[in-house]
Amino acid sequence: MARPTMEDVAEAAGVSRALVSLVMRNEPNVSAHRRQAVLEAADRLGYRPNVLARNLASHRTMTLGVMLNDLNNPFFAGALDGIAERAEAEGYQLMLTTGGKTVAGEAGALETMLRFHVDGLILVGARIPANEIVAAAAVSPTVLLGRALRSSEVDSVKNDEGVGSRLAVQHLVELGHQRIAHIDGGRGAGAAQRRAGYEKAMEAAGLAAFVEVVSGDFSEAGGVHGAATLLDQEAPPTAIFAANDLCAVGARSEIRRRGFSVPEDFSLVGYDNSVFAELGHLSLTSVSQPLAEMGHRAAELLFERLVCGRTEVVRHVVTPTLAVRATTGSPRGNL
Amino acid sequence: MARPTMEDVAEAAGVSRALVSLVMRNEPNVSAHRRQAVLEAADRLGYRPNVLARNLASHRTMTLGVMLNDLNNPFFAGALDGIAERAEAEGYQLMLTTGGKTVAGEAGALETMLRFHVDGLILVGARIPANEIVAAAAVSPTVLLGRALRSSEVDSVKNDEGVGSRLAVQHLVELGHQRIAHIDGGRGAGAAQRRAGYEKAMEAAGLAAFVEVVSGDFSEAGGVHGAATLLDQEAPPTAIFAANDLCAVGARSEIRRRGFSVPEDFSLVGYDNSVFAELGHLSLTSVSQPLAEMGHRAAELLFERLVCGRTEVVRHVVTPTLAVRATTGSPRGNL
DNA sequence: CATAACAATTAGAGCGCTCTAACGCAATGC
DNA sequence: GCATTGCGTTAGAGCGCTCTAATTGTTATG
Repeated sequence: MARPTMEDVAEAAGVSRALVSLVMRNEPNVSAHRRQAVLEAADRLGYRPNVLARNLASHRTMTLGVMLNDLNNPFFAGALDGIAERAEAEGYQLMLTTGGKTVAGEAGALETMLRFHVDGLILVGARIPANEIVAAAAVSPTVLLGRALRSSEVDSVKNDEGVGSRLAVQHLVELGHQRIAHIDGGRGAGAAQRRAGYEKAMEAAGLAAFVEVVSGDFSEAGGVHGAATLLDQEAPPTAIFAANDLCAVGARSEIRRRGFSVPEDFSLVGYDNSVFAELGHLSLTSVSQPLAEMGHRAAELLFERLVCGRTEVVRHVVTPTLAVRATTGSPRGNL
Repeated sequence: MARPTMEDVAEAAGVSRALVSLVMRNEPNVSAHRRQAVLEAADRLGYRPNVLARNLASHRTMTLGVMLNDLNNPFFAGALDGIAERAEAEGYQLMLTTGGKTVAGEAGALETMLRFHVDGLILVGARIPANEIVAAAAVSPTVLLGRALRSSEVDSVKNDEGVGSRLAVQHLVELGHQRIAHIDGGRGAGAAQRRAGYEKAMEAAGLAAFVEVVSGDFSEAGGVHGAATLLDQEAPPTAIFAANDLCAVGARSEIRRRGFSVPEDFSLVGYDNSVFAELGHLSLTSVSQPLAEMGHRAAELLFERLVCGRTEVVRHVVTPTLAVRATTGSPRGNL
């Protein structure tokens, strides 16, 4: 288990350690035959550069720290794909940590990454307090994904929740709906803005009188509960805009449990266009965030600071689209 | 951005660097007042230990490398929870990498972790060739999760696919099914064993004549295709056992598309008991692997080698159970 | 032919930490 | 009184690498 070091390779190749270092870093000014000799020796010995030592000496880790607050949420996996692609192109590694859905867990994960002296930080859907984020950003370039800090100097990438909500509402309005209710996402990231966007869009459509919000959260149970509340009413809505896909799935279950069908009796729109929405027989109409692109942009923002030395704050807002599927249709008139 | 070092803390606290080191490592033989002085100085300066330097000097990283081959598959997220819990209890960090669903990506991820000199490796659902796994295991203690290497000396934790398949078949047999077909998982991890288990269970139930396997894979599309093949037959099966949940979801879509219903016309069983299976309105009967426990065990095996110095190989097999939900019922007699 | 210019190579000083060995100093024993 | 013990502390040598500056060898230039 004693791993060969650069010194060993140098000796085996009959050159100095510095020359081996040059070869390993792919520096240009090395003669072809020496380069080959070094590579051969390294291969023969099974040499593997020690990233720790390299980083200690070079003050860079070539690693980005990515914190995901919930691995089970497809939102994060999608964003990660974009980040990974961009990072790989720049030759950076990723170190992933997860907050385990708790704020304390997130703080711990953040601390871990800072101790590893990662070159930059991408916090996806982070729920920790703003001051902790600012503190981290003061030490290491940081980009927030799916959240923004308006009061502080931290880069961010998020989608325009207002537009997303408007797309959902407009789509339903165009289909002829008026009684469009919203099951909100409680304290989830972006939930408040989705709700505000819904209310604004309803007003813009002249439907202020039909605004109706029931409380839920970003889970299936939240959707079940929200739908139950709505269906218990004397004059239930004809369409439901749920805070996210999981919530919509819950709402659909409840609708079906009561013997109604979608979209004949109720139209249903979700948010996130996650893997759930796409599942063939669910086929949920959903607001789609360009996750991969967002991840891409987040990594890009980091590199702008790391490589180009940008210092001014950038708050990037992307525009969601609507993926129309099988859960929306014209209202039946009345129930 | 110039981070304070241990030297700075030592100076600020009026002690030697070695003493600061002792305090940071929570070593016992330090007087209370000095310890406090050091902690205060560290806090005041915003000192954060440099894990890189620590690891270089101590030859340990206190970090486990975990490779997941697909973040989108809930199977992995579940296993990770178990790993994370155990690792945290031992004071170890996790470094996650993802193979991006490709073998080449897995190899790259593995190499990355080895260069970081992680203390141990857990490969979840790895698809890379056995010799590369053996090579990694020779350098760093390694545990395979969801796969086993019978020919080589590598620890592993996996579920008994044979039992899983048998549970599925027996359940269907008890409901009265005879024509039970299997949509297999192609080259996915464990697919071959699930298939073999299915065949064996069918024979054991005296249904050897009804054994029928159509090719699919661990995806929705595979399920759609497999179900289409089965339903096109003159005498279609009355029950379908799919290689995994996603595959089952695809099969269900196809069944529904053709105007049949589940479980009235066809019973359907999945595998993995993933988040898809639980979704209220899907409610898929599925073979359930104790994911968290498996992750737990995997981490445990690593610590046994790391801490206790175990050297003999352990191949741990856990027993799956069947989560019976709404997609299985008695056959209708005939179609 | 001496000299400048350049490419290829290397010596050596760290990077921030851990860890061994040794040190000072009090309490203890004879 | 002097050796013994043990705790609290520290000096100093690395860990495996990068990077600057110096050195060597080679070719073009006046």
